[in-house]
Amino acid sequence: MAAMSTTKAKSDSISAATEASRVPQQGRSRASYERMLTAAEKLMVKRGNDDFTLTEVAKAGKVSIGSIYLRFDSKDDLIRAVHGRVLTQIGEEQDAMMQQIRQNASTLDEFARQFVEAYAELLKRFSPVLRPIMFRAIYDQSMSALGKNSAENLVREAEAQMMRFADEFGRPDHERLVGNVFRMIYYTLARFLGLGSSPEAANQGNWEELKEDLAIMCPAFLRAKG
Amino acid sequence: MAAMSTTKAKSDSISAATEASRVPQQGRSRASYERMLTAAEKLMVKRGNDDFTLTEVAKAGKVSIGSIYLRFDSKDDLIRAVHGRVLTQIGEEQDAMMQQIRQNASTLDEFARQFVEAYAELLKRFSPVLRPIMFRAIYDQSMSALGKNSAENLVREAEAQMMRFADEFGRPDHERLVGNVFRMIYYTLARFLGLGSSPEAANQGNWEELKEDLAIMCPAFLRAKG
Amino acid sequence: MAAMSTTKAKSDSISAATEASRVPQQGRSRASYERMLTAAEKLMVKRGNDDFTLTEVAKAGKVSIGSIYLRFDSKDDLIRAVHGRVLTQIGEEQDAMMQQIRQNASTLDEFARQFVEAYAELLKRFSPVLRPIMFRAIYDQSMSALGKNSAENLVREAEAQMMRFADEFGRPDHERLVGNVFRMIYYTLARFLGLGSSPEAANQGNWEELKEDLAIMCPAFLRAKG
Amino acid sequence: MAAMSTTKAKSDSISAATEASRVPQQGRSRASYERMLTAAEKLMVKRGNDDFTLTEVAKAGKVSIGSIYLRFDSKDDLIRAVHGRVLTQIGEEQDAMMQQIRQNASTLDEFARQFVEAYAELLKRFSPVLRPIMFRAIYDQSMSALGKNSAENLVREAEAQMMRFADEFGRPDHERLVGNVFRMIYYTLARFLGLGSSPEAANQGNWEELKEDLAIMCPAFLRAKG
DNA sequence: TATGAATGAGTATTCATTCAT
DNA sequence: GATGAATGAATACTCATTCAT
Repeated sequence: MAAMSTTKAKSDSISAATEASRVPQQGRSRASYERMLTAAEKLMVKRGNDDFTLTEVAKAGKVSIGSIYLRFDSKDDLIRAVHGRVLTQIGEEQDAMMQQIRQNASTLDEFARQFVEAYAELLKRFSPVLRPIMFRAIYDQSMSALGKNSAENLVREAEAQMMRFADEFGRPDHERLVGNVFRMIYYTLARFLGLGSSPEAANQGNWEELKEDLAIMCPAFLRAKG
Repeated sequence: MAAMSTTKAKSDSISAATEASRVPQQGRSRASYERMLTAAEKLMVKRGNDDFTLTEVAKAGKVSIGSIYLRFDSKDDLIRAVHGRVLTQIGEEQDAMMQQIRQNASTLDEFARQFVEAYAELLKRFSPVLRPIMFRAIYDQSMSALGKNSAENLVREAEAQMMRFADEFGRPDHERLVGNVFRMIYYTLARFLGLGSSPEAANQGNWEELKEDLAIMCPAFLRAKG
Repeated sequence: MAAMSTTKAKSDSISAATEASRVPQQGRSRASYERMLTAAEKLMVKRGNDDFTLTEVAKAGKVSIGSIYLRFDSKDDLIRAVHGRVLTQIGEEQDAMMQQIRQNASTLDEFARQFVEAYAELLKRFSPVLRPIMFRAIYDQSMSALGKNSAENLVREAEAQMMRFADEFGRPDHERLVGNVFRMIYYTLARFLGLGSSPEAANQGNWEELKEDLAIMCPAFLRAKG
Repeated sequence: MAAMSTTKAKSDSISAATEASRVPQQGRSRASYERMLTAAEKLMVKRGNDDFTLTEVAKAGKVSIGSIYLRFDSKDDLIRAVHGRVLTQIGEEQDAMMQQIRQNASTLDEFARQFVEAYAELLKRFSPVLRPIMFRAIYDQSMSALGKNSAENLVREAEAQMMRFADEFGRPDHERLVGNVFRMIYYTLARFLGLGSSPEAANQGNWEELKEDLAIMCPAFLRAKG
């Protein structure tokens, strides 16, 4: 009935995780290293949480348990490494996504629509992997605490984009406005997708309508006089 | 490293939980029953999840392990009973809250401000207990699946309140609008408070400002022409 | 996975059991005493062994656990009392049976046929109750160790009956012959009925044929010259 | 006070048991595997049933509890493996025994005498181990249900031997005759040795005389005209 | 006498981590 | 480096027995 790990969850972060794991550069070693991560990730997705055994990882990844401990100090470290890898991947996609949007959106409404749509689908696509990660709440944490984390980049970039239309905003303290509207969008989408909750809890209501409404809410809020 | 229970989480509900526990009516028995629940609840709050042992509950509640099993069929049942007790309490407060608001708010903006403020504070107040509950995702589930659950009442009541101002809405399909705006508010608040995430993840940004902005977002969204 | 009791099986006997239980003579008390025994007996038969809880006995017999401990020093004592009651009943039927046979059988072959048939059916009739008793092996023990036990009477009586035809015996040491032939009959029947074994193990082969063959074996053996 | 296992005794068989255990082939591993089985067997013999704890096995076998679970899926599996090992050993001895007898016995009387003597002593020798096995009733079950089981071989072989003298039989349906006489012999011996009963119950009467009488009974019964 | 709530020692099983090879 | 067998602490759950009322 452990919620996190049996070992008390140390205040972990991506960087710590990265340091903890000894990433081999060599070909063969590298390959088995990847197999561990992939096996662990698959198990996480399948289970929806961290509830897998290292024996399972070893078997699925065709690695020995000893090998795992050669790369990672603990099961926690392995999990963190998986998180890191996933988040990096998401970060890259987010970057590409924002670049797309930057070029295509010339009005606040257009930006909102495109951003919500693209981000929503990105989150949805990653939701199976994100769920177990959120379950462990690393994402949020890294999202703000880690400057190097690309999730942070998204926030900055999205906010920067919105700032282009700052003259349309209905109230002062623009930083706050974009910060909060981003939260509203992200939190609503994340929650809807059941990230951090059990799968069953997710998807109540209509996904397409929700996206549409968030896209409408965004400029409406930013322009609101208060 | 179990995320939920070792036993597959049966489709549980508050009512089931209540039935599963054998609540004694007598004084002495009743007292020890309460001590169990309270001890378990405290442990849940302290840990932020279900990760406590029955031995801990027994010790903290000054009850024997056997006594726990006299009232509950399993650890899961105990947890569900705790959830039930908390949710009942929350439900009552929510009802009282909505009654207050119904009487005081005469405009959409007033309603939004009062509702967001009151609901936000209510969630915040209960957030330490709600976190472990959300972790188990019962809340969300019951929120929609159980008609008798008062969480459901809140949604209905809040939506009904907003409907009073439906003529101000900027778009048709009012049901959808109020449903989604409620989601935006609830999800944003819940996420902000770290419900369903680890405690550390919570409280990023400015709480007071977030509440204010949600109160502004609500009518702005509802009135938006799209 | 306890085979006997959790408490090491003391060398128990019917008499000990009888002493251990405090049989009330009064009406009301007596009634609840009987209910205990009956409930326990039913559970034993249903389970095929001693694997029932006192709570079950209490519930089934509409007695309180405390009441049970008022009559018996332990669960073991209760079990022994049940055994005693059953064995007494069997003993009475055995006596009646032997009396019947004594009057009807005038030849060794007739005696053998009648005795085997009657005894076999008696054992079969009681086999559901005897199984859990045999499982605990009190029967055998009492059968030889306790003079007052009526099971012992059966042996004596059966042997006495056979002795009437001692002049037909093929070998000397008649005591031994009748003792052993009785064993062969009883052991074979008991085993066949699965007494002391699991129910599944029983009834392999043909019951009617077995009885017939035992009836033939008996005089054949006694008359055999060796 | 469980008579068998707490878990309902699944319809187990020797082969299933063998499959369930993961027998290591390597030296060191093999050694600890043997220690487990031997420790468990000793405890079974000492207790007369399955009522031992895995902690006891671990301590006695100088193995860790985890190691046991590395080889066996459950305590039940361990028990079955012990049974399997014993029954295999018995089977081999039985085969050798029958081979001996086949060569030496040229008359029905000779066969009976030799068979009873040899089989009785074999059962006696194994009685301490057989008792707990019988207690679980696997023996009997496998004896008929499992063709591959060597216990079955014994029955077939013994019956085949007796069939050699079928022309001396006093009645038709020779299959039935040899089947039943085998039962009489086996059941009587088994019961005498207290197999399936408690140790205390055993050995009432004179072992040597019983063997002798069974040896006489056998041909007498087979030749009996009925 | 009678009750039945309370007790807590006892047991099978899991799994992260270690370490001999 | 690599392996995977071995370890044992930890944990949910049972049930005979006690004892306050």
